[in-house]
Amino acid sequence: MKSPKLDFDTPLVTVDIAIFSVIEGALAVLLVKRPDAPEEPFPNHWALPGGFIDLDQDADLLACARRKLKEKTGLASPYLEQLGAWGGNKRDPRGWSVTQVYFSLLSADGLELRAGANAADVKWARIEQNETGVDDRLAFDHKTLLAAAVQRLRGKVEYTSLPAFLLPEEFTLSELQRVYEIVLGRPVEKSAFRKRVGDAGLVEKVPRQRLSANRPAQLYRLKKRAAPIYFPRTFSPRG
Amino acid sequence: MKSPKLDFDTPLVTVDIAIFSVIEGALAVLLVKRPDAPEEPFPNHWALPGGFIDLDQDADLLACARRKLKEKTGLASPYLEQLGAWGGNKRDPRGWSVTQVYFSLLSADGLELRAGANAADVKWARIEQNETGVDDRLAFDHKTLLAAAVQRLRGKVEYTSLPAFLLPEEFTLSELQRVYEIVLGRPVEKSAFRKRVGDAGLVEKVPRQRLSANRPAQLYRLKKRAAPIYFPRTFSPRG
DNA sequence: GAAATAGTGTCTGTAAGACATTATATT
DNA sequence: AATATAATGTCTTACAGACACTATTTC
Repeated sequence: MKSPKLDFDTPLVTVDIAIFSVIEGALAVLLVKRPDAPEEPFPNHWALPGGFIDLDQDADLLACARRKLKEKTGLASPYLEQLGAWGGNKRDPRGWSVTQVYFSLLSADGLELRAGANAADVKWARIEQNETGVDDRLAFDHKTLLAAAVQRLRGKVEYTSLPAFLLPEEFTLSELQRVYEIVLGRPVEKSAFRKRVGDAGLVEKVPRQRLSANRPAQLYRLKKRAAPIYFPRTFSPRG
Repeated sequence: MKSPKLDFDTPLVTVDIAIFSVIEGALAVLLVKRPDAPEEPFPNHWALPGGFIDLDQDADLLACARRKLKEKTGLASPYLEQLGAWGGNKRDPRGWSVTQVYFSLLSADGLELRAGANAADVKWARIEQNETGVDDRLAFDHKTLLAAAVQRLRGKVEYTSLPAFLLPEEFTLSELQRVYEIVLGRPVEKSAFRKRVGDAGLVEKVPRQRLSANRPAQLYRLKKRAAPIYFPRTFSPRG
């Protein structure tokens, strides 16, 4: 990896994505299985989806992350945010490497996972409420990357509208509250929750209701699908 | 930059740092002048200090940032935080490049700036209260990087103890309040400020006073120099 | 004692937590 | 009518903002 012009080595550069959703009432992250080939690092280990930047195809880092996201989920524009970078001489046996980590939130409703060219398998792995990781042993330093992503998500949930991106386009306030509770790992008081969501101007009614064996619930959607909303205070309960 | 093992190109990788301090009552950022040599990109332009990773010398990204910080300021451990990464095929005329941007806060008291090997000159550039940048035209996309760093700093000041890292080790509460006002660009109410700082357990008294032509002020220092403190609410004034 | 800044106290407004109450559908 | 969940109302608590007031030094 020596540069002919610059006469010094540059590290390997990858982009990895922590893709979160809510599956069967729990927070889950998308994992891909690394190839079986013995010349590959961490063969057969589960890992966050990602890989090298394609200097011809990717105009910038975000485009690279979007491409990888689309390869795995088929979705073009779920919520996508840069988390941070991890780089050093120890994290990849092939040498000094840097990975740009993104995290994405999406609704798994009707989603078909796709195995990529370099991934034999794909799955959703559950993240328990008091944990920051999954049961599987992950490749590289992906345990660290995932823990950072989970912490960022849990932290921002306290004061932003991020969990709304884990739901399909239309949802009831009870469903939204439930997602907050799943991500936070603790119950949220209904009245306070609704006041907050209402005051923040986060959602708007759609002229439909969710029917069930009891009183039907009003359906809502996000006013702006693009940007998260910041609340003036956190959800922190009384000490 | 083709990898012999992996058979594809990797981008150039740099680390840049936005080093902030308070100089003459205003927020300021440290800039270095790029070399005069015509083969260099942006000759003679001011830029954020930074440069390529030294794969032999730097164990990881943070170590690389610390090395560059020490080269310019002589300081070993001021506040240093990862801001984000910018990468693409347009930002450097030499090709696809990624820069890892850090930001640092330090007290300029008694600091001697040092010109680095690749920088003919060093200076503090003032950032006006309603601006996110400096008067000089900066090299590469450093205007964008600097604006992001300033916004992150201003944003976090609303709910963290970050400005304390812009002061020398011992300071009075009035001095601390003044730094908050400089970074926020608006006055802060004294009583509320002191209650907040007190409740957060941010500082502790040292047995000394700052003497002047009036009532002397109690000197304080941070309880923990390492980590910033998060306040439960922001400083936002009433709307 | 005048000046100047340090430091404290009190009142108010806003938003969240706790908890009770009302509303509206199905079976 | 019973049941289940949706939606709202009221009371309390915590903390920030506004502003007045007291304290302690130098000149």
